[in-house]
Amino acid sequence: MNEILRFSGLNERAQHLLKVLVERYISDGQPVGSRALSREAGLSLSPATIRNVMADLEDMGLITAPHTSAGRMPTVSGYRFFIDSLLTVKPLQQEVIRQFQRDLEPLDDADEILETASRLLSDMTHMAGLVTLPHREAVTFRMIEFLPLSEQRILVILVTNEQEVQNRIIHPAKRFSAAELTSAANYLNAVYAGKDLVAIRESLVRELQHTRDQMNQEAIRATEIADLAFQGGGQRRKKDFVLTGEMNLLDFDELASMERFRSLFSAFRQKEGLVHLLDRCLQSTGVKIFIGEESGYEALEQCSLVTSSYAIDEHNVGVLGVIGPTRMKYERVIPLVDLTAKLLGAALNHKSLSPS
Amino acid sequence: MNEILRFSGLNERAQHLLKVLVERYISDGQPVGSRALSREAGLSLSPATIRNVMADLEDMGLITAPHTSAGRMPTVSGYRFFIDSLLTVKPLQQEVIRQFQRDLEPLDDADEILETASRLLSDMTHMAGLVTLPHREAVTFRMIEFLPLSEQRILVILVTNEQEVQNRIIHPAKRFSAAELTSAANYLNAVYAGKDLVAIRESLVRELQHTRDQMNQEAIRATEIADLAFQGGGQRRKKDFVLTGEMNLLDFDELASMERFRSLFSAFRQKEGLVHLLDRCLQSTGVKIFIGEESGYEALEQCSLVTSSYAIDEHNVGVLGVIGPTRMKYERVIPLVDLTAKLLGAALNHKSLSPS
DNA sequence: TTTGGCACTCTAGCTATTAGAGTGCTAATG
DNA sequence: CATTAGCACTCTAATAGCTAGAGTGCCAAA
Repeated sequence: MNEILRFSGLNERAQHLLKVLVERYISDGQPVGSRALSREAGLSLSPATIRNVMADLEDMGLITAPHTSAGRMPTVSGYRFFIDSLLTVKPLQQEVIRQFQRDLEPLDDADEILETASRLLSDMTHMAGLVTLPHREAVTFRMIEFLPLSEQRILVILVTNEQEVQNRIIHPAKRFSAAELTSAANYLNAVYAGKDLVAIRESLVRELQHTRDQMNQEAIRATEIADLAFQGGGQRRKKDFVLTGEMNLLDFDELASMERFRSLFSAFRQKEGLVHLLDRCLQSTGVKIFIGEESGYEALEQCSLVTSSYAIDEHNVGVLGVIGPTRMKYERVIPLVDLTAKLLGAALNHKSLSPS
Repeated sequence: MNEILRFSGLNERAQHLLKVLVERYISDGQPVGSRALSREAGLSLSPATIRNVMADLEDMGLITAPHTSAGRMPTVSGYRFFIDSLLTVKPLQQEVIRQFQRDLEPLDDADEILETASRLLSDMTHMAGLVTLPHREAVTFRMIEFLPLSEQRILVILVTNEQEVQNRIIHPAKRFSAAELTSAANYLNAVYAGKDLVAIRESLVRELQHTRDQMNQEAIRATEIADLAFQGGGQRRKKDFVLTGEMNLLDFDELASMERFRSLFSAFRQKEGLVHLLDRCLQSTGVKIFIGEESGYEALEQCSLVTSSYAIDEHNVGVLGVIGPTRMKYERVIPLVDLTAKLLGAALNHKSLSPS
């Protein structure tokens, strides 16, 4: 199971050669032959010797040749071992970090923050960036306001902890006077501040059905309208994640067959699978990587997914990451994803902790 | 200039043959030869005769052959003449119309309406749907509300005529009390209701600079905060149009070269050119079509653009349409675009005319 | 005016050939 | 015993040559 142990039989030299081979393949995209590796490795070994080592690596399933007379390229296991044990991550330049901060910190709106984080990822990596919306249980209620638009239509403004503002228009069956709306808002703001939306929703349903007769008139009216207001705002979501830079993927020729693109983009569109995959990262902290078929997701066959969860208030509430060709510069992508996750959490935290 | 006149020398038979040829080419995608055309046309003419006619059509620049021993395909002029003079538009089935109405009418939010219209277009045509946001001069102010989030941060809620709700958070330099905010909102709602955002913006700047000393304290404060509020909300736009179904274009093999896609999608991304092109349709009413290079837009070389403007309150305020391969079923696409434009206008109108 | 006939052209697809890259194996080497 | 040179072998990608078929243009006959 544990690759690091499983391949610990590999001696230094073989590991080093594997590392060089993977690096070379990542930068070239061509299978690497023994001659090239011998030149590149800086070990002054003849191609023949290299060939012996390569044969061993192939036996272990770390590299493979597309056909007899081609060089070798890493298998999924090869990438895995490379990433887990051989990779030396490049620290980011201070300037890049400052750039990210400059871009994320001044933003007020949660939507905008997520969007910007995703775009930073896709722009910096030239691949596709991905940020899931914060988990719904993590979204806590802060303030509600009702604005009558006409007699039948009321604009609901819902402010949540992470500075997101949701609008929706409701059509209550019964009339509500301006005074009633104000008092309902006051009531709700007092009772539910700080609770998460899912809990509020449940509580509303419960109250409407059961405890109704123990409540005063004001509370009943407030609950009625709140029921309408939270119905959509909390429940239905237009989208599950922000995806940017999909088109960057067009530039990688290993993905460049219409075939592959169609399935890739239809996967982006359908998104259930992707959401499920990302949710699996929500528990763990730190950068997590899925290589090719590891994701168990056919459409991502030639792709890798580098993810990290981000936290509000020290709770992981969402996942973000990058999708690109398996053959990507992990040593650069990993720290970028890591940084973005931290700064995104900070940006969202920052806002919700500001004096209120 | 006028193609209909220019090619009026064409006799009935030649026109009919052109029509059949274009139709056949649209459904097949293969150049059409004289033998096939002779079979298809139902005129019991021999291929040799057909060839003579085709030679004439070629001389007139209506059709062209990719090489000597291939059939002919329409040129841009050929498509133009076909669309302007030969096309018989299919009326839409009642069921389709009702479907569109069902999808568009229940929506409250302008953003959602535009999005849905675009998606209807792309889904029904299996091509890319496109809807520009309503022209800014057409967006009139209806109501503003200030909600203090913290001492430094105020949430601005801006409701416009077409039911769009804009949120933004401002950080005024000076403090505003809750009472001041309420009174400012009342003042602005009274003074500016019904004016368009651009005019309001100008008026605010003017007042701040010139007429300041003639205003009372309340108006000055209101103007100050409104200046902040309208600065972003009215001015900057995140996007200029809603684009859906781009990926549908992957299914057309005449567009299916990575080359072409890259340029096509980067055109979608950059959008200035596209916006300019669409703006040119804003004046005219009814369906307008750009075939291939007619758009004067390199990236759309193999594409056609079928557009129509949509109106709020009988003023054209935006443009919508479909982008797809030149070889598209115009007789179906045209009525769909037409219908969507009308229903979109109606949906937006409907809301803004509702009792307030 | 229409048509059959015919020579001509061009493409798409198939086959053959070849150069080059890379391999595995073996036997020689330090 | 690990390393290496040498060599036969394999496979691909690129090139050239060939052919069948589709379609044309033109001419002369109907």
